[in-house]
Amino acid sequence: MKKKLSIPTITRLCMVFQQCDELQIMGILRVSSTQLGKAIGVPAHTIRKDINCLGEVGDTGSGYDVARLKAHLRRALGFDQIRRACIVGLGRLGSALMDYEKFGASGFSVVAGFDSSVNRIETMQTRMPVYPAYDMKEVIQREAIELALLAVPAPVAQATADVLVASGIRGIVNFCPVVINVPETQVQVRNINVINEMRVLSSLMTLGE
Amino acid sequence: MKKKLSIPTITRLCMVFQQCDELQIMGILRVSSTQLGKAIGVPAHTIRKDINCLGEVGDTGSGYDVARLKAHLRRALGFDQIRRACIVGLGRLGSALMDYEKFGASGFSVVAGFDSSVNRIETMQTRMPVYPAYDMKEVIQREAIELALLAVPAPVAQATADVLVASGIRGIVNFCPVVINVPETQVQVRNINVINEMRVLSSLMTLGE
DNA sequence: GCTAATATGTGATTTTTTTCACGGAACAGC
DNA sequence: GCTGTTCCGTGAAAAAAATCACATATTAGC
Repeated sequence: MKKKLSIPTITRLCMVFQQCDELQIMGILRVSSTQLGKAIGVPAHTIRKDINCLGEVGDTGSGYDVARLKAHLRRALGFDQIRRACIVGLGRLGSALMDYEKFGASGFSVVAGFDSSVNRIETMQTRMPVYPAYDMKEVIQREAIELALLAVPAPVAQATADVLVASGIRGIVNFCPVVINVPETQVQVRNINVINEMRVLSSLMTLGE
Repeated sequence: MKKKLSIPTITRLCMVFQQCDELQIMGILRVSSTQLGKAIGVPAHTIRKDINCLGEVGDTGSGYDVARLKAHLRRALGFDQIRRACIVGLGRLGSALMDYEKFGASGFSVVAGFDSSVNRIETMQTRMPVYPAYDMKEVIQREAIELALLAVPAPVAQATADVLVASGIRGIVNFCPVVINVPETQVQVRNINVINEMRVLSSLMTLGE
């Protein structure tokens, strides 16, 4: 029975997809909801409910065929096509992201970096092309980039996001510790806020739960 | 009326705390739930419900006194004391984290870095002391470190987490794209998984919502 | 001092999400 | 081929979270 996917469900299904990848690499052909649940840290029935949103994929009594599950997830989550991405802001974090090797194996192709400092761009040694910020719109459109990793200083986050939106970007992973406003219907945003995660963690530590 | 704080509520309150900081720096003395909501991207009534978990803090008709709100949050969330933290794994990401300046202003004191490569440690130029991995337990206990940012390669994440737990750490921000198992009652974990966020984003982009 | 606009606090309601419980199916060991 | 175990799919129940609606209070303008 197919249903609309909620964000918590999508999040977990993405983790399941990752697991399928790893299981395949290990040569494992079948997997149960219990095993999947253990691997991604949620109960088995949650996994089953999530997977069932895609329709019947498993075999009653004998678990899931890894390849088949992965294929279903790929289609349902839209991982068929490779997404072209860019990194905006090449400070410490942006540079670290540029050197991250896992993007390719995960279905992403990071094809450009941008920074407002021409000096920095000229002295950088990188495998991928880097451009000055004022070329952002042109490069994004020419290279058909759909997705941006935003790692600029917080004060210029909104202005930079505006340029990204104007360039036709469709998704932003926002590493800046501020909320950015974008037209919700056109552009999706995911926020990663390290300091806030640390604060939440700290609170959980004191509240003891 | 004081209530138990749920994790979504804690997350938002941490953002509100951050906002209070910024408002204070800007010299703003009062703020409304509407303004706070806009700044952190949630509706005003959500903010009010969240803040009310701390008891009555605002003034009916005239909003919140920034200083008072901040003081309440500080107490409720346990931000009175500075948390001592360490960074485990000094690859690209770990190094980037080491250079991040905002920890201090946010109530964290990052006092150590660890890496398994003695060679890397010796050649690193850092302001904070870095140690080989085999000294981890001793240093964590000596320095009374409560919190770890875990940025080691995924295959050694669990083993490293085990050492952290054995060292008496109380919270872990896990940057590795795997789920780590820890004794839940003693140690809190927050996961930051960049690839998974990108995948979720990609799914939202295709699902168009 | 009156009015309109703007505030908070909160019980009630609705929606969302998670958890439970169980029917029916496959499998392994003997 | 029988038996005990494991497993999926799913409607129903429960729990959690978000939203609404409104009583009540303050402020600003005039």
